[in-house]
Amino acid sequence: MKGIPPATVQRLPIYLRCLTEYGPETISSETLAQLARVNSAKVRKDLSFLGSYGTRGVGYDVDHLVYQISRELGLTKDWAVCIVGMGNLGKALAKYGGFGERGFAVLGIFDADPDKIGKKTGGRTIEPMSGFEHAVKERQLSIGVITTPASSAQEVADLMVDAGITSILNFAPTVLSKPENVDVRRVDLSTELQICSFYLTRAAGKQAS
Amino acid sequence: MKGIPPATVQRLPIYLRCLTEYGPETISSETLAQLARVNSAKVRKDLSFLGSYGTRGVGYDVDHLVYQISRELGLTKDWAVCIVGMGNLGKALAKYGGFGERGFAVLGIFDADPDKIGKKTGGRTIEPMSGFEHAVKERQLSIGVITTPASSAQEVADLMVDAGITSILNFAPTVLSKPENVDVRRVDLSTELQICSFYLTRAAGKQAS
DNA sequence: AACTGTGAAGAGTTTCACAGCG
DNA sequence: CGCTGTGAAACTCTTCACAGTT
Repeated sequence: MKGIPPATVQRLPIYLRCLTEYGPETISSETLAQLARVNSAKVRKDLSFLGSYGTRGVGYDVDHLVYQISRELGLTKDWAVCIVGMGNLGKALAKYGGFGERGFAVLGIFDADPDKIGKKTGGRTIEPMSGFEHAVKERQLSIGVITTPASSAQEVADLMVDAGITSILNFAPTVLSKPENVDVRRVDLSTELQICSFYLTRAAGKQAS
Repeated sequence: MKGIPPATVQRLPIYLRCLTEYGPETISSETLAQLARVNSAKVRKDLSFLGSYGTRGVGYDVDHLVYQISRELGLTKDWAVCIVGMGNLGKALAKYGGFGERGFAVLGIFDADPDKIGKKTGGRTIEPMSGFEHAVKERQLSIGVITTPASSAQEVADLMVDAGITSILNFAPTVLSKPENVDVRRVDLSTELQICSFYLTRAAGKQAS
């Protein structure tokens, strides 16, 4: 219908965070740009995809903008999240109480290891994968977080897709196969470190030139 | 000197991973593309930035390509990493033994909380921030990982920059100010979840149309 | 006067399509 | 023949610059 560019979607959560931390009632694109560390034309163009919510000569009404961005991001409703893989990272995420900036509730934590099942983490009990599909349907889990080792990530992703989950956050260091209609976001520590390494090496080279 | 485009740098770690998991001695751009789930022309163009390491009619020698990509990413040397902020996530990362695909060693874990100092996590002792700058210099820590709450992330980033760190991985949900020459990579769970929410909402809308 | 909203230019990225090499 | 390497086209994203509104 509308079609907000992906690059803009990536920035909306940042604007939202800056706005909620900002005191005054109105804000100019220039000020918001400084908070988000981007160019002010970018802010104006990004916001223009949501509609014309600014006032020329004044700026944007902060509350109204917060509402519009939240609405566009689908944050007016709560989302149920499940986490599969209760290793160090999975447990850390499960305990990470205020899951991001609210609106997301962890309503299921799973692991394949029988030794872990029944143990508690972050106030929830670790469940076996056998009950996964049923839990997804019953609790309307819509976002799946994968924190398993790479070797089981694809298998878990397939289970998630079969259970009807269409949005996956993958922390396992592997590229997942998935149907067209499923959105997989990759959060990959080792990739990021390697990129750091690249730019470090590059920077070291610069000194010499 | 050369100038590999950022978009290509982002993909090199993925190619590297696919290649190290691949059996045969040579690989075609088409096969690598399938493993990395990208277009084969993209693979060829990406690899061409490293030099002409393919053989027409045959493909790329896997070992040679692994070496060339590793070299380009600066993975032929080891990097010392420090982690600041020993909350759930920081501890999880500290314990996460095989830090990514080797080449990275956690040689310092820090926290500002006196109660945490001296405790052990993942085989290392949590150190106070007072010794941070000295540790960075002595142990040549070159990559800083921030896993503090958002409220102290900027302060920690400033300390890192002052200590001479030029590469930062920021897990705190905030945008950091930094000098030109410092590379900050953001890994932001709440942002990713909000993007999931956006595409979930969008997908729900599609059913109706 | 101050600021938004946006056409248009510019930069970067992806993809196509094919010449050229092994 | 099969596959790489790459110009060129197509697309996306960023930035500029300014007309238009309050």
